[in-house]
Amino acid sequence: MSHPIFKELKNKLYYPNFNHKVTLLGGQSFSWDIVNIDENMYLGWTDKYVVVIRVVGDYIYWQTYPSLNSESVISRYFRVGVDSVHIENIIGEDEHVKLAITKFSGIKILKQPLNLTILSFIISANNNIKAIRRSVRILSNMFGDVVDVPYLGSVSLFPTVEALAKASIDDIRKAKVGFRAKYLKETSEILLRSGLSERFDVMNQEEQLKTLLQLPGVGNKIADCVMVFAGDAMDITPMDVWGKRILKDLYGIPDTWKYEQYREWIRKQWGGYGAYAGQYLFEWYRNKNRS
DNA sequence: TGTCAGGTTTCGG
DNA sequence: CCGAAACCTGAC
Repeated sequence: MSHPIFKELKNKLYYPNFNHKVTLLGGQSFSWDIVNIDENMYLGWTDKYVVVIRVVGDYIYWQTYPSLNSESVISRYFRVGVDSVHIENIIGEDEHVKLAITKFSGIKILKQPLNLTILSFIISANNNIKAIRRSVRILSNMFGDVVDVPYLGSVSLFPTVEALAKASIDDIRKAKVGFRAKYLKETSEILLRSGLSERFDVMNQEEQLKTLLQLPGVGNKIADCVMVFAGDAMDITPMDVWGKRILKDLYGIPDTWKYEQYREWIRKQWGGYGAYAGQYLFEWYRNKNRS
């Protein structure tokens, strides 16, 4: 079975040990959908590009649109060069994490565009994945630039901060974001004005945190999500209700700690790779309780 | 109908 | 500083 879109994916990336389903459709990104043509094919977007990938064995076949073959974009997004097997070995010294890894090996942490990540996680506040994904898609269709993709038709990118800063709160509300609408607009205005995304990667973690916490709709947990999923903070586990549940049930940590106490404990527990440990534990624990 | 979901802001002590 | 309450929305 072959489809003409396969030959569009001219580029090949060695990307072993990739749990694409959990990585692309789990809680770290809301930008991907499975393409019906093939269960290992996904369509997603960065800030300026639509990305189509197909996972075959240890390789990803990929293409970017409208600008083709944007290799640097892909390398950055998938963090080529990060040795996830090495990381799994280190955090696997923790027996709970080790068990989680046996079930869900190959979870990667993507490096998503800053503005898109901040705005997506503002939507995530007190919300669930299904609803977040829906809101993101409505916003894209309303305010995002449109890209034509061969065989797949028109795809809308996530809106730029410029577009959202210009939009009215009432219009943004149409994306079912509720009370978060004004945060999206205000934060977009600040991001547009400050140009934070140009400077973010050269700031240290302390500066990043301080800056993110000044954005409306961004508290500790969302700031941590941004530093992990858009920045390079491998040592942080964003602490939400599931995180507290896990730390309480598995490690006997009280659920009454201050956010800063969790940050400190995490840093010591997982050897600087709390971001990855968290991804495994979350996925494992949520599925465990489901069945 | 009430509760809850991968939080943040606002307000009262 | 610190603990509560309110907050859009849709699914049990």
